[in-house]
Amino acid sequence: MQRTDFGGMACSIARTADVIGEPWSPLVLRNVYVGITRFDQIRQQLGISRKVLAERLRWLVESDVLDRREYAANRHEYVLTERGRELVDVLMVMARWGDRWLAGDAGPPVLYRHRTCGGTTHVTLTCADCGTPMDADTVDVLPGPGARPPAPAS
Amino acid sequence: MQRTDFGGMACSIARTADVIGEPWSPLVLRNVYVGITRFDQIRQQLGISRKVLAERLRWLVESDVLDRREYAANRHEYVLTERGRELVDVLMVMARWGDRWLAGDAGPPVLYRHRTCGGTTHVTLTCADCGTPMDADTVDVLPGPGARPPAPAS
DNA sequence: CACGTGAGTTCCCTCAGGGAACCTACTCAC
DNA sequence: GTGAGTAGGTTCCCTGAGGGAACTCACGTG
Repeated sequence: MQRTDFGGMACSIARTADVIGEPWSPLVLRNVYVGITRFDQIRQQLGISRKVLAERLRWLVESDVLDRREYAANRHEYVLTERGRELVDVLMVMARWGDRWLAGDAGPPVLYRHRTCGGTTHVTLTCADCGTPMDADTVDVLPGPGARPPAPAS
Repeated sequence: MQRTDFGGMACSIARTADVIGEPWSPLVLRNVYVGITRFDQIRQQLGISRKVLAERLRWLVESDVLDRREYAANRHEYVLTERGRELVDVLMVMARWGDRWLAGDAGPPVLYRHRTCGGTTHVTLTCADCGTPMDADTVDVLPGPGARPPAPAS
């Protein structure tokens, strides 16, 4: 393969980027999440080429992020797996950043209503332990148990 | 340009992907965040080619995510801007997902200590309004004010 | 049965990524 | 002051991934 393989790096960011780091992948996931689940629907909404879309979908299914279901004879749709639903977290944080820094005067193209409280709001990152905000400024990075590459040069 | 331009889409995820969607960009940011800030340091740690690294850094500086500083005569380092520090949120959520689904038996390669509480923990997404968890299952997506493309087909 | 539609596959072409070599400024040891 | 070393790139070529259009195939339908 030409593209450097990130999957083998001892870095969870690299491994995640290996799954959704391709330029189109987050957008494909976004579409599936909002209910645009069929091949030609996705293709038209994104303006992606058929070839690349087929490759991306194959890869996302292989990565167990999407599931390919036959909803009628030879008609397929893609749905998020559990892994996929959790990847939406990444999308929501990306959306938040884009809203904040790139939306311009027009305002955010999409709003998020939190069903729990009913508010039109956005996500923030908090600590799973103490519940207070957790971001670049309040985190220290330390080596973990999997710090050595799990797959040695075969 | 060959690669489709995401920056003009009326979608904050696409716009964010336009900035950090290139495969290497999240890893470059990660490195800068953890203190690997100089050209050859980054290059060696990632195994990225000089050409591509130079392109990525130029783009990230242009996007106001990194700042290029001369720390000595003709010696440069890259530091995160405010935008860049907020992008670390995206990285932390990516890392969390990778830790959860791709780390395998070796465990997470990196641990995150929350300075506020001292715990080795991870991020969760909560609603900025009500503070309760906010994820794919508790959010509705609605069209926002910037729903029409801000840049019409020139 | 001709036609449309969903879901791709195949083909060609161009451009972006990888790799190595090259270049320029500056520093330091000698 | 000069040769080696280091930082921070640029240039070159080559391959392969993305874009686009054309083709396929199976099904459904008037």
